[in-house]
Amino acid sequence: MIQALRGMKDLFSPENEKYIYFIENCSRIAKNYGYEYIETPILEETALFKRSVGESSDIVGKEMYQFIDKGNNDVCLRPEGTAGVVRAFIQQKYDKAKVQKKFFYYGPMFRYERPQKGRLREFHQFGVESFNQANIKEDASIILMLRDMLDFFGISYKLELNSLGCPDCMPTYKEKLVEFLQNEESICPDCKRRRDTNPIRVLDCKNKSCQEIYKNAPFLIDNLCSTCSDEFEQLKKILDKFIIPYVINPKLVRGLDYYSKTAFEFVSDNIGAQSAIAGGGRYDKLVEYLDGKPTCGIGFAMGIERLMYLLIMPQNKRSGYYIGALCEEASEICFDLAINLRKTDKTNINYDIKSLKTHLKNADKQNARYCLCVGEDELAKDLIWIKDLENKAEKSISKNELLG
RNA sequence: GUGGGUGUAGCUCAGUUGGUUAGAGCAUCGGGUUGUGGUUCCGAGGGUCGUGGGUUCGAUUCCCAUCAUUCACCCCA
Repeated sequence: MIQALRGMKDLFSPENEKYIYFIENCSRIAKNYGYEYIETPILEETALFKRSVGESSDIVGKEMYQFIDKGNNDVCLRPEGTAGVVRAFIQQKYDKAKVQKKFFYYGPMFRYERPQKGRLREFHQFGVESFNQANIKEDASIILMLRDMLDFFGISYKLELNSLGCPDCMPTYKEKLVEFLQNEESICPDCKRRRDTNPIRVLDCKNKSCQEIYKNAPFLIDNLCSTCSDEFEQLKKILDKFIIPYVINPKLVRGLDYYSKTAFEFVSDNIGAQSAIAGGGRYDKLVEYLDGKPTCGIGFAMGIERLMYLLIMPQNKRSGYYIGALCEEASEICFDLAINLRKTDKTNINYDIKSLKTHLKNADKQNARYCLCVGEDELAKDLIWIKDLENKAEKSISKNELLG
C-alpha cells in the first residue's frame, strides 16, 4: 500500500470543515483591516530563502526540501511565506512605486524535520504582510488583528513581546553579548555553537543551567537606541489602551534572520511542546536584502494545524435534503427531484431502494434537514413525501411543486 | 540527526505466564410481520495479530532487524 509521505496528512472531515472555517474567518477579518489576498508559488529559487530567512537558521541549514529541477535550477519548496510575498512585492515593482500594500495568504509550507505534535513536514500557515507602514500603530494594528482572529475562534493565548532593535542598536548589543559569553565556559555545547553562528539565539536555550547564567546577561531591551526604545513604549501604550495582556520576554528572539524591532509570539499551553501558535514582527531591511528599494515591512504567520487543535467549531445545523426511493418504480422521479433541488440546495440521493426506516436513518446520519421519499402510495397520486427531521413535521406535497 | 513509547477487526483498545476455532465497544449490513430517524432489542459479516528473520515440538505472545506511527530534544508556526 502506498501511503502519504512522513509528516504529510490528508484532510478529511471534520478537520477539512475546520480548515475552511478558519481560513474564511481569518480572511474576512484581514480584509476588514485592509488586506488583500495574494498567492505566490510554492516552489521558489533556493537563493530567495538563503538570503531572507538566513543561512544561519536551521530552516535553511537542514530543513529545506531542496532539489535541482530539470532546467538545472536550484529550487525548494517554501519553508515559510514571507520571503515569497516580499519577492513578489519587489518583482511587481511596488517597492519603486513606494506604495503601501497589505497582503494576506495561506497555504502549505514544507520543512524537512522529524514530525511531532504540532509539527508536520507539510503544514499550513495563514499569514499577513504589510509594506511601507513605518508607523508603530501598524505594529499595534497587526497584533490587534491577530487578537481579533483568536478571539473570534475562542482560542486563549498568551502574548509575548520583545524588541529586536534596529541596525543602530542591534550590532553594538550583539558585541556586548558576545563579550559576556566569552567568559562563560560552562554553557552547553549548543550555546557555544550559537555563540559563533547566531549569539542572540542563546537567550532562548532550554537548558536550565544556561538560563541560570543568562539571568545576568545583557538584554537587548535594555540596550535599545532612543528611537527603538520610544517606539516600543508607544506600542505598549496602545496595547494597554486596547486591553491586550502581554508579557515582555527579553529572551524572545525570532528564528528568522530578517526580523528587527517589534517581535511577538502568541503561545498556548494546550498543544504540546510546540507552543507557538503565531509569530511575527518587523522586517524593515528585508526588502533591501532581496534587492528592492528600502521598504519597511511587518507581518505574522499562524500555524493552522496548531490552531486547529484549539479551535472548537460551532454546532453543525441540519441542512439540505436527503432523497430515497421506496420502490424501483420511484427511483427515476427521485433522481429528477435531486437534480432539480441541487440548483438551490445541498441534496444527497441514495440510489438504493430501501425501507422508509432505513432512509430516515440515513438522512439523520447525514445531518440532512429534510428527508424526501417516494413509494407506491406517492407514485399513485403524484406526491412526494417529505419530513422535516428537526421538528418531525411530515407531509406529502404535489410532485410539480418540487420539480418546478 | 538523537532518544523513548506504540503497531491485534474500518475506528478505540482488551488478551494469550508461548498451546488447538483471537475478543469487546463503536461503526457497517440484515431483521424485530405490511412505510417513520436520532437515546431500543436480536443477529451477521469483517483480522495470514505491521513486515522479515531467529529461538521452540509449537510464536500474535520471547529475541533481533526493518518499516510505520507517536512523543520529546534540536529548531520552529
